[in-house]
Amino acid sequence: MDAAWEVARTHGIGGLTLRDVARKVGMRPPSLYSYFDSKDALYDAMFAQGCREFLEAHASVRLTGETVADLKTVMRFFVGFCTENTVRYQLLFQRVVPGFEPSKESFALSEEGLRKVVTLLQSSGVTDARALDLLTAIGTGLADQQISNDPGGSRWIGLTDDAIEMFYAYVQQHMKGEPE
Amino acid sequence: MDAAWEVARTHGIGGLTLRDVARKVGMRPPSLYSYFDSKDALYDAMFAQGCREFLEAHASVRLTGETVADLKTVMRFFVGFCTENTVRYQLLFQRVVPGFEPSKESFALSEEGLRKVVTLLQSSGVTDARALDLLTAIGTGLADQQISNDPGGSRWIGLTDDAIEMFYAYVQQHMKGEPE
DNA sequence: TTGGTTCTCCTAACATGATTAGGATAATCG
DNA sequence: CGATTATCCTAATCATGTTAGGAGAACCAA
Repeated sequence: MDAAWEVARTHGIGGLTLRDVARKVGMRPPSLYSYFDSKDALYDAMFAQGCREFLEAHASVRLTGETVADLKTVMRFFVGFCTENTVRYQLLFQRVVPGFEPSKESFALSEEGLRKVVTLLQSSGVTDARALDLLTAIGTGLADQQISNDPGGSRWIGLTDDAIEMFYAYVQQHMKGEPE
Repeated sequence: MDAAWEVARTHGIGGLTLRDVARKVGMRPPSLYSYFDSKDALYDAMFAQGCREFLEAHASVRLTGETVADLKTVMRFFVGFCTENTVRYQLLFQRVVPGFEPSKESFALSEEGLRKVVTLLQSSGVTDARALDLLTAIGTGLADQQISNDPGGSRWIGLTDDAIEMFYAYVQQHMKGEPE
């Protein structure tokens, strides 16, 4: 798996090749089939691993009870997680690999991650469904723009706090979430 | 090109195959090389065509001079353009095709499109650079979530106006753009 | 020790898809 | 009409995913 991630980091997640992975671990391509049923199974394992990393990272997010601060924390966590590993972001959050669909086990993991974030946001004080959708859009938008147009930089990451304040001010007035 | 778009619509932009395109136009795969130097050249032609469609659609956007209404118009245009054709969106705005990089001519077209949108936004009254970045993040976020999580629906499209009002209220107070 | 089982990896071969080489047929044009 | 050009084809090559089947080492029970 480490070799696979490394190859993906070099050639892009879509440019991952069993030949390259095999070479990196000192084997021939067919030998990899002892470990993964197919290339998609390898993608699936990587997907699941990424989800677990997400769940793990999520577990260390600490909320204070102060809505705006907590929302900033959650958002920084999310955008940070996305941008710290482009390849993983593409695999987890974009449909970059042509035929790949995560298995139901992996999909369950990803759903769990999503649920956890939503729970965090709700704990932070955002309960309205439309407000949550708006917030997820802002989060993916920031991450997406950061990765696409300023990889390695902080042009959009640096807007996270502004985005939260903008969001909170509006939601408090116009959407009936229950901000504390 | 029509055949290529049709195949892409069916199998996804990454699942596009010269075999399928050839079959659709009643030819053998090698014959396509009379028209495109390579598969990437075909992608590039599609990319350029998508950019031209964007420029064309952009040209019919009419502003009124009222900031919020104009911002809504521009944003609806953008999100609508993105979501009305998923395949085109992936090709133009996401890095879905493994090795594909647009040629400099096509890239110039896409840059022109971007410039036009920025100009529209500036005409609408948003001039601060950070505000513009925030707005592009919101736009891509809405489009991305809509396509990824509710394709064909309107769960995020329906948040466009809210997003603009949220954005405008904040920018007016906290970012030194010159809203009229 | 020995014979079988399992684990791990290999070579050979195949299918698909992009691409190149080179030729045949038909249209066009002086 | 003869030459040129346009258009499309077949045959073959290369890269990659994948399957079939086997060799050798490790391990384990009698």
